[in-house]
Amino acid sequence: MDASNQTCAQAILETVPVIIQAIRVEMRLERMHDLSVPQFRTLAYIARHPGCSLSDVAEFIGLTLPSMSVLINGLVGQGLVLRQVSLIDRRRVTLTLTEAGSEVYQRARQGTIAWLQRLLEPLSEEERRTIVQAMELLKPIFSAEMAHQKSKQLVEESTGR
Amino acid sequence: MDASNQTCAQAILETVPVIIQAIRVEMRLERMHDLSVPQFRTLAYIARHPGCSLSDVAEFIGLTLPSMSVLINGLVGQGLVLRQVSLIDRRRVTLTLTEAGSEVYQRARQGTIAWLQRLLEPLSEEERRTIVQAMELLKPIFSAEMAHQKSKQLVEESTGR
DNA sequence: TCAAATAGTTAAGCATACTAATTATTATAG
DNA sequence: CTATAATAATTAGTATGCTTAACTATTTGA
Repeated sequence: MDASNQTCAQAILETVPVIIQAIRVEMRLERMHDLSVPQFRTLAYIARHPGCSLSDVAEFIGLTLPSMSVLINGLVGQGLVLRQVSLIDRRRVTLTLTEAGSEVYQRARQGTIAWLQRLLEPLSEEERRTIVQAMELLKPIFSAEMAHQKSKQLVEESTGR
Repeated sequence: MDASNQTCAQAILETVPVIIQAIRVEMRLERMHDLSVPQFRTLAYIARHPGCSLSDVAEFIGLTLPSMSVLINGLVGQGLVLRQVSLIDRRRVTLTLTEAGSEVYQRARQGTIAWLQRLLEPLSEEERRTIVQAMELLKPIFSAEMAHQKSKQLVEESTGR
């Protein structure tokens, strides 16, 4: 009996797109210091993994290498990210946030979190706990799935699509 | 004391983009009968609100009217949606799914839900319940916020940005 | 040492979503 | 009962984001 499993899938499919759309519009309305959602997520990743390579970020964010290369170009152009050739392996690139990048990221993050906090205010302590628990359950599942999807793509490529 | 409020906001901001990215990639990988996420959501809305107008869908999905008009063009071109001039108000348009549209939507929906169900399989009954509860809490909050964001946009326009 | 693999870039094209301007219809003020 | 304003949708033009394909530079390893 997994009616609950189907219910759960439906709930996610109906809710998550609504949330992400609201986040996107919010970020655009507030201009978010001229960051798009992928740019924001990229800064977040680099902040937590300083010295990471382009492929690392691309895999995490779910973009192709060329897309990520261009995205990073933009951030470097705005002086938010430092792109340096790795000393160990000169094919690689190491990415770090500049001072400005760190500030812009923190401000964007604080702003978005403040907006979310305002939305969540009407909820009870317990309801918020439920949400946190749900997020903690879902995050690893979908992170793992993204990695899985990536390997699937590679297989398709090697077998001539 | 609302430490839990901040934790909740953070959890959402970290998790939701991961989920939506995985959904997007999944839909693209499976080609989903050539539907994008917004196209899918549009079909879903029309399925539930047959005879709705362009503005209705646009507001729900969070797109501008022109964008929605173009999106609908695509769906009409694929023979999935019927666009008819309203008999009551000839400025308006009424949207309904064609037989084909209904089928494609159902197949895409089933496919995505099946994929989600597979991902959620390892969870316990109770964990799933937590997720369903969280989604039910979040959906109305963000739906309402989208409406609010829209009125905000209109105000900005009327006050010359 | 030379071929294969890896990391990243550049280029070209398509899709998506925006703003601004336009058309067609309906509502309303004088 | 016009004439003007408001509404619903479309068209045109632009910007951006992301993709695939082709290419460069470096490293691995047979």
